[in-house]
Amino acid sequence: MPFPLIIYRMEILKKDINIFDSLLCGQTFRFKKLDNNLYEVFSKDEYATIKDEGDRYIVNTNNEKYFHDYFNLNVDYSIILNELRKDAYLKDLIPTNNVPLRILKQDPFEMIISFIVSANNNIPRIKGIIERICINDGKSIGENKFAFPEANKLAKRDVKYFESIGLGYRAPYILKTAQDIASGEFNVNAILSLDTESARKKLLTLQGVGPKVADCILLFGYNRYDVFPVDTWIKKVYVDVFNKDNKPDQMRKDFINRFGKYSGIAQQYLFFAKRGK
DNA sequence: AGCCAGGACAAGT
DNA sequence: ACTTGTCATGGC
Repeated sequence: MPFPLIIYRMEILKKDINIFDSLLCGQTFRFKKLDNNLYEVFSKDEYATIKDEGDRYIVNTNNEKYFHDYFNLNVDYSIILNELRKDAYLKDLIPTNNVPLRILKQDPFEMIISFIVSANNNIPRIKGIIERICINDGKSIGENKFAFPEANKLAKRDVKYFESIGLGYRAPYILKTAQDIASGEFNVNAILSLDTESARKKLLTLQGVGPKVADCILLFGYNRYDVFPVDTWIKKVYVDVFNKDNKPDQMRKDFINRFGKYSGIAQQYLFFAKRGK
């Protein structure tokens, strides 16, 4: 058989995570709403459907372990959220007793490519581009379902190809970064052992990765919570929170100084509240 | 029609 | 080190 027949049925309680909002808050682009109470989600070369059943979700997948990890269920959010609720501005945004947004645990390479695509771009278009990347170069993981491609697959393409799928001026960035990673010149796994500041510096050497994209990669791909991606929405939030304008890097420092080691999680609540669904 | 999007880059101070 | 202009595409 081409595809595994064994499908696991996981139950995840809503008190532990708001899965739909966690998908919608801009950290992943590979999901689709199939129905009011049914979503599908892709990550790396894995696939799952998530159904809302009242007080819980039913997750169907052939890789239970992967998605338990993906939804980050082993991290205790009650401690984190209690800490963040002490902040006067955040306390109104964070539900008092349940349903946390969680930072998903995603694949570093997938995050690097995805957030280069995201630069100066809008979410619906980002989703379309990433879908085309997967359809054209990802291995088949089911009927009309495709994995996120390996670096060496993307490295064999050329700039013209990436332009043809809508990447615009980002086309050479994607190619160069895929090639650097495929050749081993940039080691994605070496980031794991670095402290956050060193990791950030290293990521900034990649073409198409600037301060904001590096922070997204660190937060969503490496689960470093002590970063704070500053995008156009967060710039608006800054004015609300601090009652003044500022430069992006100063905003980042001010936010981290305020929210501490869980800044990245605070950022998700702020981003989601400002941008909406 | 025109502004904007989960900004980065290179050239010029 | 910091500022500015430019970048391709399409969603709204």
